[in-house]
Amino acid sequence: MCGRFFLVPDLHELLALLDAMPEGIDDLRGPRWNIPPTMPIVVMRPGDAGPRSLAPARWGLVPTWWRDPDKLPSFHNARAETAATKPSFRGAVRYRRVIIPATGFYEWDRARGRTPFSITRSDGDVMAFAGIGTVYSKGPHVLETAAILTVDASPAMRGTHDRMPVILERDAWDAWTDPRASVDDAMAWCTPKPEGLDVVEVGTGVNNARNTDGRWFESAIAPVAAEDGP
DNA sequence: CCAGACGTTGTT
DNA sequence: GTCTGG
DNA sequence: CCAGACGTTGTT
DNA sequence: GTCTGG
Repeated sequence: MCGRFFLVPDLHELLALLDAMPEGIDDLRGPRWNIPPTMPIVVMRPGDAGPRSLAPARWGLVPTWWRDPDKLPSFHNARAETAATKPSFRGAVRYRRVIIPATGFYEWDRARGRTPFSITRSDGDVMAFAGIGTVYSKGPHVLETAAILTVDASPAMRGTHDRMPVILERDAWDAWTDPRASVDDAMAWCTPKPEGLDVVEVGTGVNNARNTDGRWFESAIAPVAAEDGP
């Protein structure tokens, strides 16, 4: 679940939407219609710039003990039910809970030949995935990394998939990323968003991560608009 | 003790 | 089938 | 997540 | 690094 997402706003817009400050980013072009694992993303968490610092990261958590910096793993999801006890994730759960902003994410119906769907918030607000992160440091290179937590899908989403990312409401953002919160409390906040999501079929152009222009939304937003001749 | 794994998704 | 690249 | 490669020799 | 399996 949640192996591809999109983020429309540029840095300036995103900082305003999140009420955040930049840390180590001076440019983020939007829109980014097709973000796959291992690619650069941004995470929000307490930092040098304030309680909601927005920093660059790699999507695909790298455990701090990982040996080979030339072959990094891609742990792009972590199960919320078990992350707190897994050797690869528990340090991140305890010390580095982050928020990954998105406009929405994609899912595929494999029973229909990998038909893609987009999932967005019905209220149009920015989507805040609950994530966990590490700072992977090997030699001269320092890399912030992150994974998105998943839970069983809400009944409303079960027709789309059996798992879904944890989506935090705005009033939970700061509590989630506060390292003083207990792990028990934090994991109790990992519940499926029960409603308020729009699922829309989009074009198969999204399937190939090299396609980044978002044209697959044309058919979704304005379907069958081609018959308007004079 | 040392060696080896350490993760998710989906599909069969 | 499995790994890499996007 | 999906798409696409998956190999060697030698030469440029 | 830390846990599990042998």
